[in-house]
Amino acid sequence: MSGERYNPREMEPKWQKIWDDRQSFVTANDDPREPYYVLEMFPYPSGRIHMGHVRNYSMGDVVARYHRARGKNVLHPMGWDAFGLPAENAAIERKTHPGTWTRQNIAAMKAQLKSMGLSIDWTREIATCEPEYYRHQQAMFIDMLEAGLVTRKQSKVNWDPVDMTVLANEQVIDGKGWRSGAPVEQRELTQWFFKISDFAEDLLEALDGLTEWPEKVRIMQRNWIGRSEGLRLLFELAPDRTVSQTSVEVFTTRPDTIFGASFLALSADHPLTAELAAANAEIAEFVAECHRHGTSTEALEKGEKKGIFTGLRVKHPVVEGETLPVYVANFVLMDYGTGAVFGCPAHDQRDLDFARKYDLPVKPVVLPAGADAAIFSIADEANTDPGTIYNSEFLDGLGVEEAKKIIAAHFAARSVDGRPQGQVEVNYRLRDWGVSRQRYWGCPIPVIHCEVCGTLPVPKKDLPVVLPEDVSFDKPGNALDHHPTWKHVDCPQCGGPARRETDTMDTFVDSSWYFARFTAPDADTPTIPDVANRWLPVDQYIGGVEHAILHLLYSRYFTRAMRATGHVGLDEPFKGLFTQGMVTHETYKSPAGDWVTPTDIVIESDGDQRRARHLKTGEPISIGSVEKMSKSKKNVVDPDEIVATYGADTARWFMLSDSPPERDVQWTEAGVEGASRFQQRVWRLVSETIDSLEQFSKIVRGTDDEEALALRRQVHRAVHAVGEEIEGLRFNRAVAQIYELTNALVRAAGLVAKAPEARLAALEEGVGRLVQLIAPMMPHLAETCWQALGREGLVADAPWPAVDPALLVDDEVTLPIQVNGKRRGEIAVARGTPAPEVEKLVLSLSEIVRILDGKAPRKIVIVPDRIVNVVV
RNA sequence: GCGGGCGUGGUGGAAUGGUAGACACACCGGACUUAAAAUCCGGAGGGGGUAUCCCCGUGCGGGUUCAAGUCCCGCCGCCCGCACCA
Repeated sequence: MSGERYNPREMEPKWQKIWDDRQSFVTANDDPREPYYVLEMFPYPSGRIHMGHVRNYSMGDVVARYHRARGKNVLHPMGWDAFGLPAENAAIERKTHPGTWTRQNIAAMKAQLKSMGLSIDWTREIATCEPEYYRHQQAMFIDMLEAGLVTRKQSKVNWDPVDMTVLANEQVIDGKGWRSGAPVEQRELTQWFFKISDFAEDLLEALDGLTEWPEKVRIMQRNWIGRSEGLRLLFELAPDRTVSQTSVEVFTTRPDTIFGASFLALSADHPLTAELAAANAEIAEFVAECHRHGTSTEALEKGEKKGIFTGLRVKHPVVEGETLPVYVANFVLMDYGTGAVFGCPAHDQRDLDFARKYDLPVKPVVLPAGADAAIFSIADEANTDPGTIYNSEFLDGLGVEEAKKIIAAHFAARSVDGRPQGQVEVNYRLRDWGVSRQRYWGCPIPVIHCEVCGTLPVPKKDLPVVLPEDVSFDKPGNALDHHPTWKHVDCPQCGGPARRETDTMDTFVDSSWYFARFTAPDADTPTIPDVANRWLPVDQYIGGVEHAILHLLYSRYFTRAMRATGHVGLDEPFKGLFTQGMVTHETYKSPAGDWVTPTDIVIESDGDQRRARHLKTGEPISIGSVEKMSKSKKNVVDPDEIVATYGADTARWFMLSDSPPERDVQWTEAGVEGASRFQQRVWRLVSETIDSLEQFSKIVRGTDDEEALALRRQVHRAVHAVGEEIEGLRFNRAVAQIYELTNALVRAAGLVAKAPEARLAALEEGVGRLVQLIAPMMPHLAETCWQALGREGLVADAPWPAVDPALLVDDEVTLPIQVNGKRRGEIAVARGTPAPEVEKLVLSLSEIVRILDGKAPRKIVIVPDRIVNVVV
């Protein structure tokens, strides 16, 4: 037995096959045990898994295996976020079909994931690109359309004129398409939208209930939804107006500053602007310039405020006889509020910049606390602090919040154009979710356009609307639209010639409900509500923080939409959320300045100094900063190579060690070596224990000596602590606990021979429990050890070891003794020793006697069983 | 600009207001070995002293407390998110 090294390359595939054959991780929906749903964000099938996946899935697997051991019915599925642009790009580059490329990638990545030994129920695997999945998405789209949750409207998009497609904001770089490099245009397109903004208030309020989410993510979502309370306010145009409208409506959150208003500004896209531009070449040119720079590019991030006077003036709504000039300004957004604002330069930085540039009045109306009204003035900085209103007639002396209420009531009572002049309104930054994509490789939007009957949903009996296989990507743009026949269909209502919608859905739709599909992946309906309601919400969801807003917000919305259409009975999809950090690695550069991959270098240590050399050329390599693994910096490490060299358990263990899971972890060779050594150390400990058992063959239970009892205590404490740490997702601390226990067991193993009767049982028990503690993290090693120890069945099926509470506490405690807060000694006392007795002991200690030097202490603080502080 | 986070040995990091540096990596010494690797044992925050010990020490400056890495106030630095949102 002893002397043999543990060989992961042999053992890992063996156990993977056994788990497979026994269907160890297949989960039944009708299992009566308490359900527990753990899910990691499913991957995009790019071709190969990366270390980020390894980290993500290692964490999820620990949680899954732990809760299984805790007796729960654990659902731990895996699938593929399989639609998306890269497949089309690959199709163009390699002349393959996007589906072929995607399915090959899935097969390759599935094999990689299997080699990690994850406790996944592969019978529930889904891929969003398969009609069996997206047909249900189409059905729900129709349900949502009928329920009024979906709408079709015009919207501005980034249009790449070369690739002939809509680009997401993230795909626009310096105003140019990320692939074509062509200047991006703003285009009005009719698109499908999920009306997420109808849920803005609910999505915002419900964040408070997501107590198991990182605060950071909740704040990000709160900001993204961007609720603000304000007033819609009508300004009457002065009578000499040259336009058809008689008033302009603005939105403001600061109606209290109305007496400080000095101008009105319209968006370049405001209807009134359009009317003015039609009659005025200068305004038209200004509007065109605004469009050239767009509203999404960095050109405007430099923040220069520009505008053009329209010639129009509006009546000041509260100052009789005064008028304000109306400008078109580049900083006013059409799709927030009303597309028009009033400017109060004294109390808004942007308005101040604008006013200084165009020489408009700056009249302060809010006096900061402690300022003198006679001398207070605004220079380059607007005052946005709260204070007391002044220079404002009937608002004078009020606080900002009070003034807002009074002025709102004032305007509500007056009328302009037959409407109340002012109306309190809540605005959100959250926009409706545009889901139309001019792309082939996505879920077809199940809609038919008929010249006679209009826009109609595809009848459910005709679902799925399947993507045609015979497509060509020779032409830029939407291959679905170019297909010769696919889009031509008969109208489901009148039977006449009609046209299919050729846009496909944003891939974020696919990932907005997959967690629900996993609960009944073969159902004929999108979900089986009873089943979904039993499993959902996901107890623990784990993934990257990059999805903090879009994916997680869309999923929260979609769950509400599914509830509204009867597919689930809940609002929130994810009860617990954990966002893990990235995997980083050192970067290396050759003398020529090229990035060098870690596999091409050798590191030489010289004391604390590390130097790198190129493996082949021998040239010195400079060691650069630690960065997120990326192909461009060549600092990636391939999981396959790690698994082949060290085994999956080592990779998993390393990923969980040292770094707190929410922080970035640095992948290092030395760290992996360490993890691998630990694996061998556990194996040696088990082997040695087995040798002892064979050699002495006398386990006499219940005859513990001091050593054995101390070991037992340590084992029970470790079992308890590791469980707590795993439940809190503090894997690094769980690992540290396991290291400590292992060290103790190794020491104990060396002492068994001295008193085998007393110690062997404690050792055997301790080693068995250690194996169970490492099982969620290094499952293959654990199974091997479990079997070697002659235990029944699989450790994967073994219940988490019980803890004897009596063994968690020591009878004796060590009390540190401080003098004036500095540690000067310690005493060991029986747990629960009363304070007077402790005090007596402390004062008789030689160190304390020496330090006190005959003086009486001023005070002695005794925290029972904890600490003593002598104050002199 | 707004919002959030972080700052502890050579390194990753640990520490319900209660012995700062657990655990690990790297390093040094010893044992084993013909030798190396592996393994085992030991050392180690900085400074002073033969030593018992003493002083300093968690980004910086104050404060609260018997006691502060932890709480409060004011700075500095780094990282992340949002960003003309009226």
